[in-house]
Parts: sequence; C-alpha cells; structure tokens
Amino acid sequence: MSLRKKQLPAGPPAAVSMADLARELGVSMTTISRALSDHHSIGAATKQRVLKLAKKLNYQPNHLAAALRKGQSRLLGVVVPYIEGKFFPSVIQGIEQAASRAGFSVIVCQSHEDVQLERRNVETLLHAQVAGVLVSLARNTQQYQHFDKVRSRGIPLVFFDRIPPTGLVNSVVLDDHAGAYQATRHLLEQGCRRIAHLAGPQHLNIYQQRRQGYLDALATYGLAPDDELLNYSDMTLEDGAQAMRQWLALPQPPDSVFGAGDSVILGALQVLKSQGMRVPQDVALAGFSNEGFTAITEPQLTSVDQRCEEMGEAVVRLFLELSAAPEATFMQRQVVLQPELFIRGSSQQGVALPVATVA
Amino acid sequence: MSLRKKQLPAGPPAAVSMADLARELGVSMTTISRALSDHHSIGAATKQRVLKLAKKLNYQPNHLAAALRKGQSRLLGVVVPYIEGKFFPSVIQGIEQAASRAGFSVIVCQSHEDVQLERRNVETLLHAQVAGVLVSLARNTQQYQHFDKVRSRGIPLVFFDRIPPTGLVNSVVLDDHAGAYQATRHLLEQGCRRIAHLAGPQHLNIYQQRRQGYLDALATYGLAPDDELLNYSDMTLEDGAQAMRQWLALPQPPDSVFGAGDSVILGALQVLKSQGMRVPQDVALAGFSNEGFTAITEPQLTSVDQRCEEMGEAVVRLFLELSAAPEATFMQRQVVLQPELFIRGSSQQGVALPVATVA
DNA sequence: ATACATGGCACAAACGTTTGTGTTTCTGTG
DNA sequence: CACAGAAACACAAACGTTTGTGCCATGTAT
Repeated sequence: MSLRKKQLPAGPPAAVSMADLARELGVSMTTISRALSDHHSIGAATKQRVLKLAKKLNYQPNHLAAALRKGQSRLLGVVVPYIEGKFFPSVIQGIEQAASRAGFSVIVCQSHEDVQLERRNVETLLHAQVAGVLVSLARNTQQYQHFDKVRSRGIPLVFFDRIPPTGLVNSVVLDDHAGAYQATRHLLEQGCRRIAHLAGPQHLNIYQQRRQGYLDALATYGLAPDDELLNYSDMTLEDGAQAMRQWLALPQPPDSVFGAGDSVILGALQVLKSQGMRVPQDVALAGFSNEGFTAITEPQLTSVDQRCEEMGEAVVRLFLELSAAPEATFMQRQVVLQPELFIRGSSQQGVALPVATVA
Repeated sequence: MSLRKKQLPAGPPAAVSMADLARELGVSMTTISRALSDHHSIGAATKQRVLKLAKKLNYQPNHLAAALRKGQSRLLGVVVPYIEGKFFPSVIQGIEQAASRAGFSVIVCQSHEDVQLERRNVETLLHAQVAGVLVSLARNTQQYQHFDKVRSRGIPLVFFDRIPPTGLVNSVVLDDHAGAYQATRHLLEQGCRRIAHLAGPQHLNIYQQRRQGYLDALATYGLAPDDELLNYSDMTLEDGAQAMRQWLALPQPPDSVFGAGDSVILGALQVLKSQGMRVPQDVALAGFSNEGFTAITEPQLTSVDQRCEEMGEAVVRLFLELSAAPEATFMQRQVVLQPELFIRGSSQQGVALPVATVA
C-alpha cells in the first residue's frame, strides 16, 4: 500500500544468487562465476563491476552448490575421544586456526572412547562430504576398517596423537618416548633411584612409548626395571590412588613416580598427602600432559607439555599437503613433535611456591 | 590381464549414486528417491528391492545434493567463546547428543571472546548452509547485527547462557539468579555475615544475574550490601587474588566470599592460604560453575553446578521446535534451567575430606 | 591483405538429489 | 459396461554452482 521503492518479497529470505547478478549486469553466469573466482579469462573491468554488485546486493555464495559441483567441500572433519581436559581442546584450537587460514571450516565429533561411535562419526563426516578426516583414536579401537572407506573415497586421512599401530598411515604425534625419557631422567637427576611408573593401556601407541621412554631412562643410569614398580591401568585418578597405596605398603616403597598422565599422578599425590608423606622430599612426582590443574595442586605438578596447538597446526598442514597431491593419498608421512618438560614443585624443592607464582 | 569377475575401475573412488541404483533395478530415480525416504506412493515390494540393493552396493546418500535441492542441510552451527574448561565442552556434548538423535551434525566454532571472530564464524556457518545457529555470546559483543542475517535467511537462531540483553530472542539460560541466591544463602546459613562478592562484567546477563542473586540473598537476611565488598573484574585467577589481598587489608575483612566464577575464587583461596588464613573457618568460599578443579583444591570448593548437558539438550530441543514451525522464527521463547549447589569443604567444616572421597 | 594467436565472454552440460505433475494399470462401484 | 478413484511409478524441472568448449572480436606477424 505504502509507496516503497520496491515491494520486498514478504516471507522468503530471498537469497541472491549468481543468476541474479548475471541478469542485473546483462552477462552470463559463467562470467559471474569466473569473475568471483578471479579467473584469468575475465577482463579486469568486468571483474570490478561484478565484485561491486556482489557487495551491493550482499551476494552470499552457496558453498553447497559449489561443493556439489566440485565434488568437494571446504569442511574438515575431526574425530577425538573427548573434549574435556586441556589436550584436545587445544589441539582443536590449533586445527581451527590453521584450517580457517586455509579457508576450511571444522566439524568436531566425539567418540567418547567408543569404537561404535567412532565408526558412526566417520560415517557422519563422509555424509557431510568433508574434504578431509582428522582422527585421534578411541581407547578401545583395535580394528580400522571404517577408515578404509575414507581412503577409498580418495579423502585425505590424518591421524594424530593416538594412531593405529600399523605405520601405514599419515600421522602427527608427539615424541612421547622423548617426553617420558626427559621426565624420568629429571627424576634421576634429583637423586631418585626407585622410580615407579603409572602406565596406560599398552595397545595405545602413546602409552607404550611413554613406558619405553621411562625404561630407557632407567637403563641409561644402569638401573634395572622392577616389575613391582610398574602399574598398568586406565589412568584415572582412582587408579593412581590405588596404585600408590599398594606401593606405600611395600617393604621398599618407591622414592618417586612418573605417570603417563596427570590425573593418575594427582591420585597418587592425594594418597601421599593423606598418609603424611612429603612431596617431593619423600616421594617425587612427575606426570604427562601438563593439564591445567597441575598448576593449582600443592605442590604443583611437574609434567610434560604436549605442544597441543602445534600439533593441531601440523595436522592441518599435513592434510593440505595430501589434498594438494591427490595421488599421494597413499603416501605415509609421520610428523613428530618435541615435547617440553615443565618442572614444578612436585619434583624439585624450592620450586614449590604455589602462591608466590600468583603474586 | 588376470581373470577377474569384473575389471574394477582403477583410480577413482566410484561413488554409487541413485542413478546407479535406478539403472540396476530398471526403475526411475524418482522411485529410488521415494523408496529410500519411505514415500507412500511406492510399493512395499519395490521399497524392499531398493533398500536391499542400496545395502549391497553400499550406497551413500549425498547430503550435499539433498541439502541443495531442499535448501536446507542437516548441519547445526554452534558458536561459543571458547572450549577450555568444563562448561562449554559439556554443553556441546549435550548438543551433540540431542542433535545426533535428530539426525543433525554439529559444527563448532570458537569466537575467542572476540566480536570480530564471532561475526566471521556466523558468516562461515551461513556459508556452510547450516540449518540452525546456536550461540553463546563473546564477552565484548555489544552489537548484534550479524545475527540479523541469520534470521533474515529464515534460519532458526538460539542463544544460550550468554544472551543478548534485549529479550527478543530465543534462548536457554541457567537461572543464575537462583544459583547465586542459593550459594549466598548457604554462606549465610553457615553463620557468615560479611559476605564479599567477586562479580563479572555487568553487561553480560549471567554476571548481572549472579550479582543480583547475591544482593537479594543479603536482603533476605536484612543485610545491606557493602560497596567495599563488591569487586568487579574479568574473573581471572589473578583478579581474585588481587581482590582478596585488598579485602584482607581492610579494618574489617569479609568472613566469606561468593564468586561469580571458580577461577576467581581459586585466586582468593591461594591468597588466603598464603597469608595463613583458614578456609572455611576464617573465610568461607563459594564459587560458580562447578569446574573440574573444584574437587581437587584443598579444601575443595563449594560451587554452583550449571546443568551443562541439560542446557545443550534444551538448546537443540528449542531449535527443533523453531524449525518445525517455520513461521515461528519470530517467536521468542526462553527456557530457564535450575542450577544445583554443590557444597564442599570451602564453605562447611566436616566436608573437607579431599582424600577420603578418593578412598 | 591473409592467416593466426589471443583476450573476453557465452553456451550448456554436468554434480546428485527432491518433487509437482503426469501416465498407466488395476480395483471396486453404480 | 463405464467411470471414479487409488496405487505405483516415470518425466522433467528445479537447486546454485563450475567448467570444457565454442564464438567473436580485436591485435599482430607475414
């Protein structure tokens, strides 16, 4: 009724497409498409006109259509066991950064340490036509056929941190062996000689490596490993507490503990304190992952940092290489990052100043 | 050269499409499509044949094409300020669960507390043709035009936890006021009368509500608020430490502190311990969020739990309602969840048994 | 002046679905 | 027997891009 310049279509959002631009400018859609993607066969003047009108009409490219046509989207699928804690969020953070720089978006799925869900997640990602799949394995994943589908579709597949035992994959890992070796050697340098180890499930590469690093460090000092001091578990806080209680009951308890995780070390710490033992004087502690809470326990926990963001970026870099060289999907590259040991009060006297660090 | 049953196409992944099924079965693509989506105009027998062949040939529907045709994907976009800590991962967890039940996948983006990035994230999601956008605002978001685009496209928009001050949106929030009220009343019931408050940025609805809950609880006990005991900050650990030091220097220091977050309370705790004050005897503490670390400090921290997973599920439920009633995009619904107070040692003697709980 | 390369653009066929509108066959009813 | 109506399926046009190829001007070398 009122005198508007143009009667806006009432309900529908009225998305503006290339066809609209083409009509408006009196050129073909080809020209529009090529102008927007900066194709060489389009004149500079035309490009300008197209760009300008696109801004003006607030043209939003439909990535779905593009993806359909090109058979490839700008989506990256990520599957992780969980996103609590510090490690995976940080890695994802790194992935997002690098991905968005390269013009990719990221879908994150959690497997909740369950192969079933992991399988379904991979399906979901394939359905979403992702351009790549980045995976850190669930704890109980022992079979890997669900990943064959990814490769058979020619989609780059990169594992990180928790990778399949067969080396025939592209992967980014931390040098877990080196991290464990450093931590253990640090304990040795503090004078410890009966060093216990809280190990994780050995079918996971990372825990295997950490255990080996521990053993090798002992060997360097000419120490034989003591089976009594080697505990295998799922690395929960309770697991650490239980193991520590058993060790304290030994005729000759350990003088220090290196844990393949931080929670498990926290469990040990709580038991030690409840039994009146002093940390690090009676028993020194070192963990793995450099979780956030390592800085707020008393004493603070020495721990191995995993370069989370770097790992995320490396994963994306590797993906980009793979997708640049389509034939190279069957390549096997492994990127290894170096960890860093954060020394705190749980393993060294004089460092245990929790409040001083805050001041 | 060798005698295989069929010469497999060498390189290409050879994705099987509806056209393939149609050819194989000698029917039209229409039939295939309708059979797969269980349309009523397809005979039961035909449906069976199609389903069977689909399984056999391992047919994978191309969601992109479907989304293109239908103008809507099965993707849900989520924008959160960050994914560290406990809250957002848990909410996302809830979202994922509910979403996958409804056949949706989830894209997660972080705004890193930056409006700029938030804006870009929303763009990215729109480009990905998401079916819905679920947002928790960045700390410094004060303008909201970038969300108009979403609504103008007719895409359901749901805010959660951190929502715009204008009530004209669909949202899911915690009853922050009730949570703060409960926590403060709990301190009052412990005999505290000089209760300080570590408040957050007041332009965010949640911190405003928490402050008000604190004030109202005081009022219930006939206590007037003391400006000296009200501290505003960004709620970091350092902020909490600094405020606590100032309060301890007062002629009449507080006998307890309620913090709008857990980190900020942790900062206060560390200062208290470093100055030889006993918690909760000299100063009782209560925080907000029920972060993981509240259970490992000494004493453990009393805190308000935010029903994270429930929130995630509620967000998706609301989204589903909105997308079911397309016209209702301009509806304004607000779902309010009730928090739960977890009482631990920092506010009540006899509860502070950190190790006993582990045993 | 003819031949030839080149820049700048248009045609039209894909990509894999969904869906409104036929078209055929069959069953039951008047 | 004729006819309405349903059941079961096919046709073909979308959805918004990308891209190989073809066309027509120029401009340059011969």
